[in-house]
Amino acid sequence: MKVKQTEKQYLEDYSIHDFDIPLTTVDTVIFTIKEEQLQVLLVKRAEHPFKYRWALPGGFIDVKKDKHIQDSAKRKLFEKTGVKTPYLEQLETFGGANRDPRGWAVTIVYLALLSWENVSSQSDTTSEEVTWAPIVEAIEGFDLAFDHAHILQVCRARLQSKVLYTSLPVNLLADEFTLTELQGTYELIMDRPVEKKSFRRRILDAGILEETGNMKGGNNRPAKFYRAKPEGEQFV
Amino acid sequence: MKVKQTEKQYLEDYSIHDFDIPLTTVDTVIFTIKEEQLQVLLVKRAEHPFKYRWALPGGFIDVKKDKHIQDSAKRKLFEKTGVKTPYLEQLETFGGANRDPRGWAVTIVYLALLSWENVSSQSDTTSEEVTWAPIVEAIEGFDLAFDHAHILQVCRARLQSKVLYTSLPVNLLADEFTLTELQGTYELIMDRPVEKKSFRRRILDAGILEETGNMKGGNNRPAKFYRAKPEGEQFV
DNA sequence: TGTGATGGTGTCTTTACGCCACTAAGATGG
DNA sequence: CCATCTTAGTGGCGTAAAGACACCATCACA
Repeated sequence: MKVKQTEKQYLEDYSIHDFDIPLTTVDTVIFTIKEEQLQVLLVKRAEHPFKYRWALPGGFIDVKKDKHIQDSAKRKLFEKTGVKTPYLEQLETFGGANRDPRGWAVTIVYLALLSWENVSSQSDTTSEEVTWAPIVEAIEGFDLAFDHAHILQVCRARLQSKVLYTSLPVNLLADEFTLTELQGTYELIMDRPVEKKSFRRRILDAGILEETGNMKGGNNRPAKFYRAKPEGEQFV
Repeated sequence: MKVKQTEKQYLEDYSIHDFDIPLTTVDTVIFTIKEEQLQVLLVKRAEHPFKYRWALPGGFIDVKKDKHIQDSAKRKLFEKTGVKTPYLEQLETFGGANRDPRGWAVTIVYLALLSWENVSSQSDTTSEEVTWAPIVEAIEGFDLAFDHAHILQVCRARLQSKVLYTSLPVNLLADEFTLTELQGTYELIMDRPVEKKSFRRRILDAGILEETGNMKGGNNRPAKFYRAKPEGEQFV
């Protein structure tokens, strides 16, 4: 499999492994906020099919190493970003006869949110094979492999529908953040402005944040730093 | 595989087919309203593993017949209920090393809602192998195969969290229904009373229903019949 | 000390929903 | 013909949450 071959040759060889059961893989959509944009991690495929095309990071389930599906997602995510404990939820499972030239394929897609601080410290992004791309650009401008552009669209819609009723975006920020910064991430996800007063009321009344006691300095009025309350204290 | 064998023998034979890739199946949670209860369809397993135990209807993806994952769910559903066009949405995918004695197994679970009228006409429920059970009973009293009791719990929670903001329960009723009947299905799903006026305001303001012009007769004041507006007209 | 910029609040309006009493329309039985 | 029972459906008030938007607070810096 490592020898140089054309895509045609590759697919012919592959049929040897066709046991009339679907290929099952796990892909992960990894979001972060970088340069004030909502960005998603893409990897350049080294092998057929879709060789040299950009795609979501993912791979086969390792039945030896992985105890649960999530472990497969976490494994890939750690390889690419160095992050061990991201926010991770299952998005949806896509499958069909025509989404992979190798044959009937299923992919279980996870959605991860992590802060750029955690990534940049030990990441792999210097490699040629990995890049971050703003979500819209990834969908429209990268001609992604498989049905990954479609998956990103579904993922974006899911984020937008969930975000207003949860504290989910705190996972995109550093441990300490100001309310203005948090509002900014909501606006990046929703792709529209959010009313300041309503936002602050809702977030603070929800009791999911606590003040750290620190202030963010700058060239104008300092802002309070907040952090997410630990699970379990959120209803105190 | 059809010869009589113990579970131990069966599992030993099965390892022949172990190619270090997960087993991938599709299961479907099929709900209907029967005898004024929210009930779910169960089938008695004819083969190992979990022979003779009740389980969710499901099976392997047929890479010849099925073009998309949903087709597998629809196929099983048609076999068991005779219904061809149910409300069908993906619930979640469960997978891990320990949920199936045959080895690493993944199941993509779908959630279907259908009206008892459509089922009873051409169903298979006379067979010994199929039964309907009230949701709570199915979870607590049937000692279901695999992790199916857990799946049902997740399914129930999903229904309850989605139901208030959607017109989803109309799929459990006949084509024509009264607001009181619809309120009843909400109450069955939520397992608590729903306030009449608020309910009617919310449903009617949402613009998802239209009057059929017919009335339901009886021994007291007749009630207007409604039906779900066709998709696309819902925002007119 | 004033100005620009950002953080943060006061308060009025709008909207949605819980609540609960009320009216409406049929059958039934004297 | 009328009282009564039962279910369908409405009126209207109080409250909670969210939008709108003007306003105040606090910093650096000139």
